[in-house]
Amino acid sequence: MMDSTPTRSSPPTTTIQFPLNLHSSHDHLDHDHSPLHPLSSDDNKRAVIRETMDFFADNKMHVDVLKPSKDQTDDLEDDNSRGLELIVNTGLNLLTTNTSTDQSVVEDGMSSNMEDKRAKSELAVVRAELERIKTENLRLRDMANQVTSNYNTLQMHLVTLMQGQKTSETNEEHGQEKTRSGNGVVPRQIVDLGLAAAGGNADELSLSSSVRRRCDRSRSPGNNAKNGKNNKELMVLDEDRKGLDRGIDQRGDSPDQGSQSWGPSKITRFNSSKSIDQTEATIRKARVSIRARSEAPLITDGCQWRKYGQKMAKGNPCPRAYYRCTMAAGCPVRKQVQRCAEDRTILITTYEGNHNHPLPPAAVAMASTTSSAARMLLSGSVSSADGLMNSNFLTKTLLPCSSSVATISASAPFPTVTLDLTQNPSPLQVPRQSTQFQVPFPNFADAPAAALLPQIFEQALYNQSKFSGLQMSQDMECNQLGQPSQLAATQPTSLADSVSAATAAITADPNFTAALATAITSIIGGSNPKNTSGTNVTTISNNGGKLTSSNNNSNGSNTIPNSSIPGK
DNA sequence: CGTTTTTGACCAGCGC
DNA sequence: GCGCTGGTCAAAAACG
Repeated sequence: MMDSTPTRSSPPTTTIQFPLNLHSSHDHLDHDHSPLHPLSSDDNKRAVIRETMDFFADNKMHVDVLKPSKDQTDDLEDDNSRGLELIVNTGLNLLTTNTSTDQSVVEDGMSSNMEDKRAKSELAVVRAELERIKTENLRLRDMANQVTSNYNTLQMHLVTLMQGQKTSETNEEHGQEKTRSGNGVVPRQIVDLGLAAAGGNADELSLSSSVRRRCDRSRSPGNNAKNGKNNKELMVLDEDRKGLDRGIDQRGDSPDQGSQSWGPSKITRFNSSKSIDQTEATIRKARVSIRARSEAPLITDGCQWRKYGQKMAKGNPCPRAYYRCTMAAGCPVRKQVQRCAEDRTILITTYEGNHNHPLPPAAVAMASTTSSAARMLLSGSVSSADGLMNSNFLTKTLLPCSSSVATISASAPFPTVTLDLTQNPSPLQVPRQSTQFQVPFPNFADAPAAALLPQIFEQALYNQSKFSGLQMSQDMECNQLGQPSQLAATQPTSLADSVSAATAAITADPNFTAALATAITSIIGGSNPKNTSGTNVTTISNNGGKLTSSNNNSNGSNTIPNSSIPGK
């Protein structure tokens, strides 16, 4: 637990990239006294307090040092800044004053009393003023937060737009999931936009989940016969969702494909608008699994989560906890948290769905990561027969430089990207993969996940673009953006820069998704005849990486009492 | 007192 | 059809 405290050797990039969202990124920790945590809840609390204290310290630095210099236009503020100095030195000054006057007390107690009272009242005034400044500072911070959030959202939208556009074009080329911008057929990027962050379908999702659940339950069982599970997912309009999930099956080129992975294969009767939701549902169903070495009960992703269930999963003595996002009513995002059976210091967090509400920067980062990962994964699966994705190829394409890190599973029931962040890159790894990036993965507990993942994944995205043959020479690019471990180790801002550069590269290169999709399609079309079995987790580790399937558990399904949860 | 967590029960999908 | 499993619900308990 101590690992999660920022006081330890957290990567400098954390602070640099997300300087404003630290509060929000830790808010939820207060609720995270999960039994999954290998340590006691007391330990959790202690650590939480420690983190908070650190942030307060940070705040103080801003308030006491920065603020006065910012508000020099106001005379009052100037007084305040002096007052701040007074505050800082108050103890000493008063002591000094008192000490000096203490000598006079002997001579005249009354006058020193008056002086003391005057000083105290002055102090009170200064303190009040300081409070006011702090409040104002907080307000300004919130504003800055908001601006940053909006910026990130827009950036995401831009990237998403580029990807979605090109993916749509590619899909048209291959005659699959044709989308037209006219005719009421909305291009996929629009769907993606809605998914990305800003709540494009927020109105649909504004229903509280409980209300929706009641609706689901009140529906006749017959209607739910094949879709009950999907109805439970509380995504969008339930009727559309039924179509979605069935429609997904239609897209498969071969009828037998996906019948197990995605549910029963039936003839679709859905119009084009439903095919939009279909894509949306596919993206929502896609999962991004993150393996992180952390003793914290949850990785810090900037969102607030509410635990709604816990179960024992087969093959793992550690329980699996189910969380849903509580930052907005009806937010469909869920996550599962489970410790690795083999190594209980490894926390496996699986995200599913996209937020339907604005997010704080840290959460935007995570959401961006997961949704990008999901979209990337699905850009392959959607444009191909379901479950027919050549995982190995895609993985190498997607994350060529993090071969010990990434796993892509097109397995049933949900396609899953697994990012393995548990293996610290040893310096030896870099030369061994001279033409690849080695994404730096410091101990995950050392930094908020939200600060790391976007870097990881965006870098992976950049790799993808690079390896799609759409960028410059690999080696040249690697030299430009690569050496991340070095960057992370020695240059706090360089990694952030590289991330920005990666983002810029993606943004600037609208062709990479198309090329990727084309490549995937060609690969898929040419080989890999069957891949519909339950699990198809492709491990591409070249250093004995341990990789996971998102659905590898089957054990007693009973929930277990808190006390029986094995610790670390 | 409102919110969150716990936990037994329930449901659906799937394999046999 | 039955049992297993994953996922979710919701009442009760715990928490702040």
